[in-house]
Order: sequence, then structure tokens, then C-alpha cells
Amino acid sequence: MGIITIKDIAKALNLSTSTVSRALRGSYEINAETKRLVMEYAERMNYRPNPIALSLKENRSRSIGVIIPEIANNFFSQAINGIESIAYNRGYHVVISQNHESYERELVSTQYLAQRRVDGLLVSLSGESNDLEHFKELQSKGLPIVFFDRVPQDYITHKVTADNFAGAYEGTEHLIQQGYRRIAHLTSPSWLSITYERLEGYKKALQNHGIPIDESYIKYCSHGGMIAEEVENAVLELIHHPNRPDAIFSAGDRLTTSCMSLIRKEGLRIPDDIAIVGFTNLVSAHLLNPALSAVTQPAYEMGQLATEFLIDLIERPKATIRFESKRLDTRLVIRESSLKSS
Amino acid sequence: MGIITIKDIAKALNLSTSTVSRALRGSYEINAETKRLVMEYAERMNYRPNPIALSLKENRSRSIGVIIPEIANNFFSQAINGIESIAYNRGYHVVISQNHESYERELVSTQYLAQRRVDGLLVSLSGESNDLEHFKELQSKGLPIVFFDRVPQDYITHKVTADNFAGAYEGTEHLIQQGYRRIAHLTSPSWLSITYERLEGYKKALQNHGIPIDESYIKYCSHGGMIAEEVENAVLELIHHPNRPDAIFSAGDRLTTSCMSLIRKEGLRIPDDIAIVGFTNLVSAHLLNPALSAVTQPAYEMGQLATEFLIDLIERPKATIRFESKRLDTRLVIRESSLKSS
DNA sequence: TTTTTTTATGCAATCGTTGTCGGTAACGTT
DNA sequence: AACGTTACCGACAACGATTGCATAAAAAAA
Repeated sequence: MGIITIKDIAKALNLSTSTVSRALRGSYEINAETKRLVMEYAERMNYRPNPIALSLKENRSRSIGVIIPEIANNFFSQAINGIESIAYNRGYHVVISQNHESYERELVSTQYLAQRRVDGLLVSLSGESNDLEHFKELQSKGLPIVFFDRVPQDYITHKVTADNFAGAYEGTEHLIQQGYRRIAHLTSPSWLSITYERLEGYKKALQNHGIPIDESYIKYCSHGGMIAEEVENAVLELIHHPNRPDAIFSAGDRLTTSCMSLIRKEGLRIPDDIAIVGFTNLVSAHLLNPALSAVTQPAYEMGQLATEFLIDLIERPKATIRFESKRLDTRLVIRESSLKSS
Repeated sequence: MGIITIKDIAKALNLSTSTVSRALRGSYEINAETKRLVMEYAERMNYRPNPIALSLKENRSRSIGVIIPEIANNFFSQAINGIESIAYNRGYHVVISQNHESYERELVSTQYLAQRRVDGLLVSLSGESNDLEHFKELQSKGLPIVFFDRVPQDYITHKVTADNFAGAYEGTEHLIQQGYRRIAHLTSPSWLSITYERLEGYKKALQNHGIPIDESYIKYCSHGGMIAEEVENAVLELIHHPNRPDAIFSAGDRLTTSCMSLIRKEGLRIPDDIAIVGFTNLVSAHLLNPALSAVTQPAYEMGQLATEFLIDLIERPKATIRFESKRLDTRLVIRESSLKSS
């Protein structure tokens, strides 16, 4: 006997579907005995309400969509765990959709999730997104959206980020304090919030220590390291720079690992020839050769917080809300890759 | 001006919904002029059929569910990319669900995906699953299931795995050839197929080289490394073994990285005190300290193949099928962690 | 002109569930 | 005896889309 519906129960018990429906949700206007009968039968037949029918009827799905650039990235996979931890507790399912830093795929995923009537969206922008119309339109139609990590500037909603400025400042200052002076910055596409904020932190640290900013030390990788060639070119340009940097402050898992690979491939030593601090959540940072100094984000907590924001938005749509932009502290873990060999 | 339905189009154009529906799918019995009108209007209003209504009507969703233990694992995230590459090309969406090695969560995810009418399931078993009734029942109701990586033995369907036996044999033999004799094996829960097959490969290699098998060298971690304590205990037992192993052949990303951490934390050197070969797809294996020798699986291809099997099953349900068990070759990459310092 | 055929369209049922409305029976109240 | 309450339950429509069947109008054949 395949999947059982409310209709089957009604037929079997000689009741109407409405009665069965009400009995199942314990409505007060159903006789206790009838309720018992229905409940028992439903239990016995392992009845489960059809979520698709409910979605159609109620125009919602009790699930939230997550739109991120890449699953295979420690920051995002940790964030997903945070998201799920809250979502499941509050009765929501989580649908994950990665776009590999492609605007086109971000667009398609967004449409798809909206069509499947997710009740809300958690978004970290792709490396190619500067147009946000697709989000704006959905939001204006009443779909709650919360951004995290890579957030748009001119967009009114809840946002959850790490304190990228402070994190970058701290990472850069650490390099300066170690005695490095020619510090390069390898980073994500220039139009992303994380890029800008980290860049500002980096610059401010240099400034405050009287080190001039050399624009040729700043390299953007417009696909966040997804395109190997791009990172390779950027790193090689730094390595073969007429005034080779003695340290690199790099952003992102992929960027940082690629950068390390290339430096080693070119026969240079870390940190002796070039030191590295990564803005990354790599779990194996301490196992790398050399152990990687890293500014890490509280990814799990960011996911949790963003999800709480989102679910509040979903469940109290009328509440007059002051949208918040939460900024969580990063943490600098110093390891070998940034130590001055004296 | 929210989301537009077929009804809105019908009303606007003074037609019936049936006509609109047929016009949109280009039915031959609709007047060319009417068709044009409908198409144009739909285009202009950016009409998209409601997938939920379709799912309800057709009892399918044009999506496939993926049930895996952990997203934050290089093997699985690579496999997901392979899965998506095929699925999207063939018009299916992919819904990912991780269970963190918990049987309970695997069960819930499975039920959820089935209720949401995924057209098929791609499964890699959780570390806790030995009961497979939930899969069997769904399959008997006509839901196609294809297993990959961690496959059940007594289950008739397509299966896609790496050649775990050969991979483990090769990895172990490599250690032997390097001169290691006291080779331990740190592995996943004993009842998983991958565990058994790799264990057999490991044993066979030892046997063929006349090395006795010491059961106390074989450590199972029943949660695949997800519970730190468990791995810690296992590795410590090996390290403090009266006859300490001089090499460890370890399975899985988490297991391998934890193992390396612990060895180092205990003040031992790799490979001088203990050599390591990991059965893992860690992308940063070459960056570790020391660079990790690894048996890697063709994760992307495994995902692709499994998906092709599944979609064939979905789209040709009646075809008398001989279920296949495909076994793909692994690849041993030798790096520093397993080299004998002579 | 009448009959048949073709063409183009609408009606109604269906998927599973719930909300609205309405109905019946039993009982209490005057 | 007449009416109002209350408790319980069912019919129907709706959500959005598809589809078998019916049918009107137009075209073709008689």
C-alpha cells in the first residue's frame, strides 16, 4: 500500500476528509472518540501529511533557501552547520544551493528557490554579483532575505558579517609587528563587501604604522580563486614584482591555499622569503606547511545569527523591524607562516 | 502584481486556463495566433509554471535527493559537484542533505525527501546505518535509489564505489616497500562497506609480503572521526602501543587530519617516527606538513556516474535492468608523509 | 442546403489538504 | 410546543497546472 492520504483514511473510516483533517489537528469540534479512531488509524497506516499539497495551499514550504558561492569552502560549510542547527530547531528545512561564484547560476538558483516557495533566503553573494535586482524584486514581493558574509551595501535588510575591517587590520598589523614592510594583499573581487572592508583594514594598518600603500601590491581575483589561472597570474606578478613583497595577506580558503602552493612551486620558502597570513577558516590550517597564521571568522555563529534573523522575519512579518547589521569578531591565530625568522 | 499564474493569463486574454496551458506547451490543436498571444503575454509577465502544483499533479519534482554524512568533506563536496554537473544537464535539481553520521538524521532526511517527492535518491550511508529498511521500503514503492561510496552489501540496485580494496592494497604496499613493517590501520565504523574493503586490501598487502596481521593495530572510529574523543583515543592507543607502529594507513579526511594533529601534539615526527598514508581526497594534501601521501578517489566521476545511473532508473522505470556495481580506480599520490628517512 | 469533418476552445476532474459554510440531531429553555 | 444552543460532521471550493472529453464554429463534402 503506497503512500496514504487523508482521503484514504476518510474512506476507510467512513468519514469526510474535512473531519479527518480536523481530527488530525485536534480540532475541538470533533468528537473525542472520532479523534481517537482517526489518530489511531493514521498512526497505524503511518500517515504523513503531504508537504507539497500544503505548500500549494498555504503558499509556503517551511523551508529556507541558502544561496552561497561554494560548499567546498570551510567558512561556508561551517556556516551551513550553524544555519541548520537553528533552522531544524525551529521547524524549518534547509535547501542549499551553490553557484560556484557565477552570477548566472545565482540568478537561476534564486528563481528556483522562490518558485519552490521557500519561506526566506539566506544569501552570501557570488563573486560576480553586482546587480541585485533579482533579490530586490523577491523581497518587494514579500520574501524575507538576510545576507551574511558577502553583503550588499545599499540594501535594506538584516545583515550578518564578521568584522572584516578589524580582522584585516589585526592580521596586517601582526605582519608589521613581525617586521615585514612590503606587505601585499591577495583578495576577492573588488566590488564585494568583504573585499572592501578587508582592504580598508589592511590599508589602515599600513597607514597607522607609516607604511606607504603600494597599489601594485593589491591583487583582486575576480572569481574568488575558482579560476586557477587568475590566482596564478596574481601570485606570479607578486613574486616577480620588481620589489618583491616579503609578506602576503590573503583572503579566502582557495586563494590562500593556491597562493601557498604557487610560492612553494616557485621555489620560495614561507615565511623566510614570503610570509603569509590568511583570512580563512581552513580547518587544517595548523597542519599546513608551514602552519598557517589565520584570521578566522565565527562562521557557525554567523550562520546561526543570520538564521535567527531570517526566521523572525518570516514569522513576524508585520512587526515593525529595525533592520540590523551585526558584526561579529574575528580571531587571529598566529602560527609559523607569519613569524619572522631572525 | 505578485507571482503570475496560468489563471491570470487566462483572465487577461479572455481564454480558459486549459487553452493557455496547451498554448504554452505548444499543443498542435491551438490556433497559431492564440498561441502567439499567450506566449507573448506569458513572456512579458515573466510567467513560470508553479513547480509545486506540478509536483502535486504529477507526483514528481524533477529533483533528486542526495543523502550524505557530511558536506565538509572533500570527497563528498567533490562528489556533489559531479552529481550537479550531470543532474542540471538532464533537467534535475539537486537537494542535499547531510546527517553528520547520524542514523536518526539519515532516517528523517530520507523521509523528508521522499515526502517532497524527489524522483530518486543518491545515498552514501551514515556511519551509524546498519538498518536499511527505510530505503528498502521506499524502493519497493518505486523510488529509485543508487548508492555510492558507502554502499550496502545485500541490496539490489546500482552501486558506484572506488576500488577500495585495490586502493588500500596499493597504499599499504607502498608503506611496506618503503620499509615500514609495523603498519596500523585507522578506519571508519566496521560495518561500512568502505571499511571492510579497505581493511581487506590492507590485510592482503601485509599477507602478500609476509607480515603478520596484528588486530591491535586496527582501530575503528564508529563516527568517522566526527567525535574528536574517539579518534583521539584510537590514535593515542596506537602511539602508546607497547610495540608502537611505525606507520599508519588512515581512512577519511577527518580521520587523517586528526591523526596527524595528534601525532604532532604528542611530539612525534612524521614520517620519522610514524609515517602516514591517508585514504582521502583532501585538496590541500600537498600543502600539509609533511605533504600527505594519499589514496584518492575519483569523487567527481563517482558522482557523475551515480547520477547517470539514477536518472536512467528514473526515466526508464520499466526497462528490465541489470543492476550494476561499478568500481572506479583510485590513485595513489606519494608525498613526504610516507617516505622512509634513510 | 444538408451532412460530415476539422479546428479551436471550454468544462470538469484531478493531485492532497484546509477553510468556509451549512446542516442535523440532541438537548435545554421558556 | 416552539425556539435557541451546542456539538459534531460533511459538501464544496480553493491552491496551480494538466488532460480527457464535450462542443461550438467553421470548413469541407455531400
